[in-house]
Amino acid sequence: MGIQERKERDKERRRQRILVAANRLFSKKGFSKSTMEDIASEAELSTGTLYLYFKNKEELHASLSLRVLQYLHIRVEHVNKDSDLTPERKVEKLIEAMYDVYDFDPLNIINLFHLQSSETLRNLSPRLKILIKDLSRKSIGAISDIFQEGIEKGIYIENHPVAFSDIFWSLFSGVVLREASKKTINEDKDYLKKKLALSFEIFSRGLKKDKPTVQRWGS
Amino acid sequence: MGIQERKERDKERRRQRILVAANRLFSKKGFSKSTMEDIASEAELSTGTLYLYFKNKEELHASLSLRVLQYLHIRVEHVNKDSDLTPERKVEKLIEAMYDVYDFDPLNIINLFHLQSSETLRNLSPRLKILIKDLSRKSIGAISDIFQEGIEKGIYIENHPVAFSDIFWSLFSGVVLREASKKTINEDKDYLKKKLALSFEIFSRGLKKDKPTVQRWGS
Amino acid sequence: MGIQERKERDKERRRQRILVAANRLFSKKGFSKSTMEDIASEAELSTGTLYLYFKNKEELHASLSLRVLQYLHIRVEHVNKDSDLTPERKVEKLIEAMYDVYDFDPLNIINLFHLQSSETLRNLSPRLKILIKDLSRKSIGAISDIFQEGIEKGIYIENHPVAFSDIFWSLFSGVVLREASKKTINEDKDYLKKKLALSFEIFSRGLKKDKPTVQRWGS
Amino acid sequence: MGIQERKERDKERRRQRILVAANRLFSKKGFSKSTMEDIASEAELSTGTLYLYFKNKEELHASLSLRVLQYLHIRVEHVNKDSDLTPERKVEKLIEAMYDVYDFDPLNIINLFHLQSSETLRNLSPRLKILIKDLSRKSIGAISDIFQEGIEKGIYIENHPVAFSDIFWSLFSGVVLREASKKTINEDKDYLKKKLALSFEIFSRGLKKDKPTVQRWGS
DNA sequence: CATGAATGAGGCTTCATTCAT
DNA sequence: AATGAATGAAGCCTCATTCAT
Repeated sequence: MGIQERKERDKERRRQRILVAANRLFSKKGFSKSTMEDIASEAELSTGTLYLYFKNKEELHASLSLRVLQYLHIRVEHVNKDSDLTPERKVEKLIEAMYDVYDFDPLNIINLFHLQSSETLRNLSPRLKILIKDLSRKSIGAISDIFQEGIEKGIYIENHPVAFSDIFWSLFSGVVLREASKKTINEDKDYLKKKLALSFEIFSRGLKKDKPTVQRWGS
Repeated sequence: MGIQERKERDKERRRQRILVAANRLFSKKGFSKSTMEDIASEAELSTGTLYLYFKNKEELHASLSLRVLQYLHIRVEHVNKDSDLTPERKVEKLIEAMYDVYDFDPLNIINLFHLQSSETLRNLSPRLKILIKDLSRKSIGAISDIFQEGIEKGIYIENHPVAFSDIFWSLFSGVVLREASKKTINEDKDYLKKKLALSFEIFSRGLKKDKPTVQRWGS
Repeated sequence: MGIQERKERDKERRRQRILVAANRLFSKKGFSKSTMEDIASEAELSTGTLYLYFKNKEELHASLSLRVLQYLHIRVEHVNKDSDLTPERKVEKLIEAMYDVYDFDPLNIINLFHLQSSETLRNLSPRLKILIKDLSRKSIGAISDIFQEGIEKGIYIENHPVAFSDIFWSLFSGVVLREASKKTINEDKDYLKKKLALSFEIFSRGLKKDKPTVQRWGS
Repeated sequence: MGIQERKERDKERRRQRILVAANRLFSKKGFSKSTMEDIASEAELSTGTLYLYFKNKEELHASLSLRVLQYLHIRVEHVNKDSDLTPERKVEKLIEAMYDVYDFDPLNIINLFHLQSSETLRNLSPRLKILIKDLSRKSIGAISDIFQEGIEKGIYIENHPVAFSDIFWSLFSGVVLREASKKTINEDKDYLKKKLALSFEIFSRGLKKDKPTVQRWGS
């Protein structure tokens, strides 16, 4: 039993090593400036080996984002499925989940975006393409459900819940991207966390119906 | 006199033709998949000519964003300098300005991110680098001023105004990016506008203090 | 063991094939008119492969001269170290060495000039730069030693020995260059040899003191 | 009369300005690294103008050497034709002439060599090609005549006089090239002069029959 | 399975030359 | 005659991918 299993585990470990290496490089130098040789040497493997685990550079790239997406999906679904929570509590949990998503792979949020451009998706293998689209859709769906519930319960202003989840995600990624491009990420992780915290606070406040009721009249 | 002027104008027109062509291609195929030959042929010029107007591909790329930055700066300063307006009205104007920035060059907002990364700035000519850094700083500064005023007048929650402007910009670009990556850009321009409108509404609501009844009546 | 060694040998053989091809082309068409593709096809390799062995075209060029320099150095040191010989005999041996240097790589003596120009050295890798400077210095030093000895023993006219070695080398390369530029190289190798012989004879005679009768008897 | 003449003179002056500029650049950066634009700007003219005076870059290059060759030829013929002088005195005058040739265009001796390679000559206009070959042949012929006379009068060792003139020229150019590539030229002109002086002294001594008679026996 | 040398297509860039003004 | 912007051919070099060991 042991031998077979160990082989499997070794293989998976290698795959992970490649992903981690690629992640580090893509985030540091960008996708096109990172060469397969760079990645191989960062992973302490040979270039040829990379092709045993990933069809080509594009798929390696996509697989990276897939990892984050999978984690995101799990967390978001978990919050959504927890029927004991009030909508407001769920959003709080959702925000916590986003922090964790960021911590899970701080360097890779950027890549997630380039990927979603359909131009980049075109060349992926059908399997991967489907996986990615599916996960994206499901995650956004779960987030939407949460907001939907809040709207229905009269807590949140009335609007299309998918729009809320889109904006929620855009805000998250926008802030992460901006801080990343200011290169503050490595030096000052907490700075980003504070920015995220404030962003989410503003967003949550803005979403709620009760507080600035009067404003509606003026609009 | 006429001859000199016409030459100047022709030259500027060519420069613009190149920028437009590059913009179209970068937006369609991404920076690294657009070749200089592509761009030249899109602009109906020869490759060599591109290099008469731009030092290299990177600089052409950066110049594109510079255009947007310049427009952004002008608009934002204009709002900021208008001392007749209340802070809230200024934010409304600011939001209008953002719509116009988007309309000014819908395809190129994405590029603005890469610009601030020092990795990308490294290869630019000092002149361009300074221009970009300067405009970025000034624009963010002007937006911050607007929020600062609102904070001082007790309209907005208390926090660092630069953080507000950062988040404001992140939200804007995050939404634009997300919609762009959904490739809905060409077909559903208004869909993006609606998203932006909702985003800004949530942001504005979130920014306001819980019971700013008094101010509200005055607006 | 065998496998490792064979790989090493194969690699070295390839390196040599490239050097030989480059040498042939540089000599025939000159450095700038020989393209990397030319060289690759002459060596029956692909362009990319050239860059596995040499950093760039300049460095390939320099490596060629390095080969000659290394050979020159070995030969010259060997003569210099042979303490059994009289200075005059050493110069004779030195002259023989120069013939062999020429035979070792007849087409490439010209390149040796460009090498010493700091303009050419600038782009080389530090390693290569040091190697070249070192070998040049050592070789000229060894030749100078030989002349120095002759001066001290009163055989040669009194002057700075480094000047003698400079002139000796200049004469050698001047003659080789001139004959090369007359394109007689391929057809009349012996013509060049005769020219060299006469050159060295004149040089040797000119070096000797007017009435060195005594030493002469001893030789 | 004046107008026509002045135009002619202006034209010639411009030609010279181009030649001087090209000379400076070719010597500093080499032929292929000097661009026509470089040359034009050094001459304070436009690139287009260069082509009004020279068919192409190669011919501009050749014209440069032609200038030196013409000067060399004049000086050498002058010495040769002066029937009042003894052969030894003629050689002294010849050496003086070489100094002047060097002074006339110190930077351009190197170019003279590249030119003589028939590969480079091939692309020149027939007119220029003939001029160059003719001048070279005539100059070498004149120098040979001088040595011939010395041989006939029993002053110089017996050998083919053309060989002597070839070696004489090779020595001169070899020394100039070597010092040039050591980059000593600009900083220390006199250093080169001293080297040349010593070279010619050795050469002259080596050429003479009378002094080291004994040596012959030993050879 | 892993390796890493070899490949070769293709990109960026330069620059001699031309030509309309 | 002078200009200098435009051209476009061609060179150097990189790098994703393959394949023999």
